[in-house]
Amino acid sequence: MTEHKEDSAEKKSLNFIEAMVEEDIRSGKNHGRVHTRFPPEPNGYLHIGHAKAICLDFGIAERYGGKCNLRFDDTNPTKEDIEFVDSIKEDIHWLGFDWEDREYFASDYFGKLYDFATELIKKGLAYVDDQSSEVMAAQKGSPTEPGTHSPFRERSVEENLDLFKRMNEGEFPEGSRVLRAKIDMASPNMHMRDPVIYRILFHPHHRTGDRWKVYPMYDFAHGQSDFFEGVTHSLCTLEFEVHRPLYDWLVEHLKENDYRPRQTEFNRLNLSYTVLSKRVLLALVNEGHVNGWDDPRMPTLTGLRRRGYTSESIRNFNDSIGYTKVMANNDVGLLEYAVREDLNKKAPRVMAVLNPLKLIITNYPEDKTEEMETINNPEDESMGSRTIPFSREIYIEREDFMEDPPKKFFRLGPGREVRLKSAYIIKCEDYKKDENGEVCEVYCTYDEATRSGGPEAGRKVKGTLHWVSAKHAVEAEVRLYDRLFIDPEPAGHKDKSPVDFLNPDSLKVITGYVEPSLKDAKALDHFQFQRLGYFNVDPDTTPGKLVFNRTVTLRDNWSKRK
RNA sequence: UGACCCGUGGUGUAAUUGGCAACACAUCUGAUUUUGGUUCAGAAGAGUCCAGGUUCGAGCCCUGGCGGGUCAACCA
Repeated sequence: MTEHKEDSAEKKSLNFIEAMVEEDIRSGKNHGRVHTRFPPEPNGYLHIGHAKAICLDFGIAERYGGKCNLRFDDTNPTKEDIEFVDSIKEDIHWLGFDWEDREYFASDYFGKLYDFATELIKKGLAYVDDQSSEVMAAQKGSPTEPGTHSPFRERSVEENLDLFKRMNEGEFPEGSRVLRAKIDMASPNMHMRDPVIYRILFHPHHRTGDRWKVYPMYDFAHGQSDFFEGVTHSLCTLEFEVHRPLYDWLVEHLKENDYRPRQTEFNRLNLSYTVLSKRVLLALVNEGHVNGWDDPRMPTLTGLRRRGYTSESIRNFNDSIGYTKVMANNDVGLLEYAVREDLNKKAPRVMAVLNPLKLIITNYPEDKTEEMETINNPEDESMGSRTIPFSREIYIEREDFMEDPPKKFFRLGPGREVRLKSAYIIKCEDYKKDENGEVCEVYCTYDEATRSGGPEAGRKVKGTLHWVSAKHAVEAEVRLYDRLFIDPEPAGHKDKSPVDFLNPDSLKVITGYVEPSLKDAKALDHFQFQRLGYFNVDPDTTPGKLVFNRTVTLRDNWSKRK
């Protein structure tokens, strides 16, 4: 069985990146080395889209006996902060990946990058431009029209060298001058039209302080950093495809032998009912639509973790959606499937009633309490069993009783029988309504012989209900989360903002009753509230107050039918 | 009216040298079940964007269309 599974796993076809890597190994490119990197900018929290890249970068290295570096792409001090460095590292570790001692920063290479820029100037391949960004933009032309040369394009090497040095000495104000690569103002690729490679910035850098006054642009840092680190496969998302000629142009002028990194692009993650743009995520936090970056409704890794998603489920999800060059729209249902599949194996089953209705077993002794044995997880016997207290007064779910039930309703109603999970079969004899006409108490009788494990335990009844003993139950705050957006593509509307599609019911806070064994549950512990869904313990939990988050509901074929 | 990239069930992927279009999710049946969960068995759903061409044979190769995406930040 296991052997068969491994067989089919090995036969799993390769994605285009794996195929390329295998071909590179076969042909001996870069001496058969495989070295990748994950290059986040420390300007925000990682989200599930980053997880897709992390799984690829670290996964490829793992699979082919290579290494994967963590490199912070910190070339823009105005946007970056050390705060994010720590959260990014925590999230990668949580996902289960490790960069060992290979933690780098693009800012480590500022010196080398500066020297390389100087080399380009000496070769006549870079020049200082004194024009404003507006003027340069106008000269750049358009995708269909070639650009025109800057009047500063033919400055002498000496003047360029002098100017660039003085730019870095803080002699010129921000925005007054840039260094540009001299490539081709008529190139059909806009990125090759003398791209800016250095700009002046006086904002202190979170690592290098005020040592530098000029900072390299992304294009002038990324490929070179790959080169300095010996990266062989530089994997990034599709929108960088048009940058590749520039990446290659720079590497060509940097290479010393036949080693060279190669950029390959894959499709970015798009998830239905979700927004992954950093700008929008920031707005959600700043405008108070969510309670911070770790709000369980956020697609950030810290939010998903708090929501109860396991790292395994996120990795499995990434495995299942694959890596291609197609603009894909992934169904968030697949992510929900992944977490259910994982938690089904791992989460202990417990009793919790979220919308309580009191049920009194009229023929059960008033002062009696029985300890009912119940299994912790039917999917995994090694998780053992525990006992839960049973008594005359219990809570059941309000939805599990109907005064006038339809035929297909398997639960409780007048005269109907139902099993209380791990306890007895009971029969509804009567019920009481309050002044508003709402059912407030249900009266049942129980059949002692039907106790779980008892002589008539095998008797079949249609429904099985979960329950908690009223006097033993523990109160808990339960946060019922739902999708943050009601639209499948909240960012896909030209004239509307994603905020217009926020789900007003994405969070409902209620008080429920849970079985007493949950009193000592620890933050982030996962449980299945039987028949309701998967829940985990929120870190807001204090010794006196339990707080649970709903990770995801169980699959539900009953409510779909309605 | 540019360059580059991409078009396979509802969605996401697969089809290795050109050889019966496969898998997962979703959907729908049925069985099992002390969770309307899980598990198991099964069904329906594409003929591969279109039109040509090469070939005994094309999702795959060629040509031409059509559709979608990316690119004109001193962001990454």
